[in-house]
Amino acid sequence: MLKYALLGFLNYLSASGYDLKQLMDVSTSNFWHAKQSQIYTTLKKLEGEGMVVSHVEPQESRPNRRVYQITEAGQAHLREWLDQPLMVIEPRKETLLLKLFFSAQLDPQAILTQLRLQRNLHQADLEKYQTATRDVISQFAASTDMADDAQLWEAARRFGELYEEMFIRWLDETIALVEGWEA
Amino acid sequence: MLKYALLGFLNYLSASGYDLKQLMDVSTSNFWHAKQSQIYTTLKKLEGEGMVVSHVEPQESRPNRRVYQITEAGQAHLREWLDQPLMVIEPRKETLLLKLFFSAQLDPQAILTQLRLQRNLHQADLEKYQTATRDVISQFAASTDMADDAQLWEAARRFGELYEEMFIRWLDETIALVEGWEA
DNA sequence: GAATACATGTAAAATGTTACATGATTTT
DNA sequence: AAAATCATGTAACATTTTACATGTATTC
Repeated sequence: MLKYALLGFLNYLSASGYDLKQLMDVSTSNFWHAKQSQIYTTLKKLEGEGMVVSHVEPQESRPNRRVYQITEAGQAHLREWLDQPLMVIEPRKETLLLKLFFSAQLDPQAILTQLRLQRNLHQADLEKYQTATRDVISQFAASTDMADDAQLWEAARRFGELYEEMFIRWLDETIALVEGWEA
Repeated sequence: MLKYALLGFLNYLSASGYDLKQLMDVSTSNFWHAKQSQIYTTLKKLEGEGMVVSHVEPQESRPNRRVYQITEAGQAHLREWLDQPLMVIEPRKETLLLKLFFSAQLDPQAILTQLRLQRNLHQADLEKYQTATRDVISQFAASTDMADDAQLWEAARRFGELYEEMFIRWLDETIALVEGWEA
């Protein structure tokens, strides 16, 4: 799946593995992420499959950049994936839920500590979506004529916001439940 | 992480790999899942580490069952994991969002088809949490004295419900957005 | 002087998925 | 007669993470 993310970005612009990591961190990290090493290996694999081509750009006093460019085959491959509708719900993995599911034997205070810690983290994440991420997208929207793109990126940001609001609501409900056990 | 899920179940009862797969499918599938083959290999690995022991139960006219039992070391290992709070937010992967992010060049009708298809799937999932899953848990709660366990399982179910409500709300917002492009 | 950013990558390990294999019994 | 369930597992593959390796330039 990462390969489609990389092709998706390379369809807008040519970039190095390093650039692509930066791009993902500021844009898709809400719903897709990858480590630097996986990006490099996946790019190499994509080049072997003819989906991208690369050339080395020498730099003074910095390591050389290997810049990747999408090919026509790569564009067709991306397009095919985008056209084909997703017929399933992707199964989630939520470690916090797994822990909670088996935590009945724990001290209620220990459970509450964990839930409150997560609440802080999710609150910070929510605020990030509402401020920093929001600003990045609205600045982009104002500076280009890619109106449709910007609106879809805003929709993706909005997902992060709704998700965090939902998570915090669930944490508050669950914290209240466990607090009730102490009495 | 799967190993903790398996230890978590085996802490309640002894079970075969097959049993554990059934248990996960009806209880944790909302936030954790695994394939049969991975469960078998992980159980074997756990036995090698002394976390579980197994014995073969012969059956007539069915293949023998290999039943696993948690050891004291396994209980300690599980306990250690449960005690230690989760300090990060687990990064999500949502294929639908990734596709949408790169879909601006698509025909709006194609985007709408995909979003509406997903809406149907999420609606069905939501109803499952609100009826079938709900019933399983309330029956369990009524038939045992594990009140705390049942309440945490209900909290996990509730997460699934809230998640699907949120997802449907986001889909409705996004469908409305793309519908607006056609005019 | 230490840490971070820039920029690349390899190797090994862990995790997860798909396909294959077996064979009796029960349901459609 | 075909398909599904019960029950086990192996092998191959794909994906992802962690650790290692290098070296300059800038910022704290």
